[in-house]
Amino acid sequence: MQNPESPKYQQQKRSAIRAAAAVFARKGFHGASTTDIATELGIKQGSLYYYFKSKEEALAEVCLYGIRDYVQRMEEIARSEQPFEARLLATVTSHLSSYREKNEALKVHNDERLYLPEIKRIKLKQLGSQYRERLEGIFEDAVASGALREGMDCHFAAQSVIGMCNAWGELIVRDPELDVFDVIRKVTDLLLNGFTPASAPDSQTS
Amino acid sequence: MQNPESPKYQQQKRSAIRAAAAVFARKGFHGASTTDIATELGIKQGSLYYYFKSKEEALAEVCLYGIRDYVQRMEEIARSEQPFEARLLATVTSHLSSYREKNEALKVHNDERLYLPEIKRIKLKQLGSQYRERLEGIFEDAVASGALREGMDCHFAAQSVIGMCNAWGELIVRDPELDVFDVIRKVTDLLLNGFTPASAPDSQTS
DNA sequence: TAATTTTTCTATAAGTCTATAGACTGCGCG
DNA sequence: CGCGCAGTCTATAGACTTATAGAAAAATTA
Repeated sequence: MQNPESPKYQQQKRSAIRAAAAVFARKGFHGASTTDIATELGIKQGSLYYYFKSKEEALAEVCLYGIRDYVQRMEEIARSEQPFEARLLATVTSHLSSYREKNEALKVHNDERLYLPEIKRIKLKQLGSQYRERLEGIFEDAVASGALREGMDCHFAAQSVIGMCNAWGELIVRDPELDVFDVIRKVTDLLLNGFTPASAPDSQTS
Repeated sequence: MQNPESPKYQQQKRSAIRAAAAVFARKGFHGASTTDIATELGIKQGSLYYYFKSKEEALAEVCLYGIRDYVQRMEEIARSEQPFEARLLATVTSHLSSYREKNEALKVHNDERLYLPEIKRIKLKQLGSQYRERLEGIFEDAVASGALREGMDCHFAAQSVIGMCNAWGELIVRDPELDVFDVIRKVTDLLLNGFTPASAPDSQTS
């Protein structure tokens, strides 16, 4: 009867992943005990091993859960035929929404994935690289189409977008009051135009 | 004989803080054992308690060590009478140089300070706020002097600078090959002008 | 209801970790 | 020379952790 590994199981497993994500986000991988996770889920410590072979495996699953959709969405953005500004906005929106929307798992991926042994990190590395490469591609397209200046460092640009989004993502996770859409708008504007008033007719420094 | 708490002690204590910083940076606070730190320092586990009352205190000292000078330098930048661009460049330079220059302690401060109990975090909070406020002040000055557009969100701006610098800081710590000054230049340029080719005849920063 | 399977529980082995206590070593100094 | 102290060592108590085994409970099926 475990052919489709019962939907009930799948559902509870999902809850287990979310519980683990919440606890890892709060206490870090090493700071969290399996008792913490089990309690969060409402079961006893030993029972957790019905869902995870080990604590480490739980971390691996949380990380994967945290970036899967997120990479998926980037794939779609990269495929879409939109002008550069729209794609950048979509990227920032997708990235920051992930933090509010569904889970603390993305934070866990960012902060704790390095504690996984190399072998369990391969898949995550692939996904992360895929994300970065697609984003770099967006910048390269923009250079090709003349939307961005020739000779710009697309690798640097992509890393900067990711870094900025993750920085704000952490703040979003930590402060539930923050207006995510306001942040999205401002971050995108900053990345596009910088602090200095690009359009203003009289730009006098000091 | 321990009136000035011997220079020998001070020196070794400093080494202990650096050793702890290195280990915490690599394994995280909870993932690092006192044995790890002692070994890094070249002594035995129990001996570490000659320098730290507890592992937690070690973390507190590492964090403090990590941001003290850094806040100090921001203080100087804020006091200096320079145009906005120069102050921003100085800020980014100071921030990113800290990561390469002397220590992994700044990374530890960023990533692990939340594991300190509230009471041991007060001083750090103060320093962090001081840093952010000075940086905000720089933006406010720039708005007042007309260098930046009226009505800009200075709090957002300061957080963004900090977030961007910390994101690149992590990369700098992780990859010793990175050319820090190149990163400094590009980050500053991005913050000032954004990705889009500013308004006017543009100098080429390759 | 009885049989079977899934899920959770209890108990515990085996190990790790922090922090402390007390002994040892080497150096400076009277 | 030998006292005292700074700094390090060894050994260990006590707490906490992960993971496993087997019993118990709950759900499902016949």
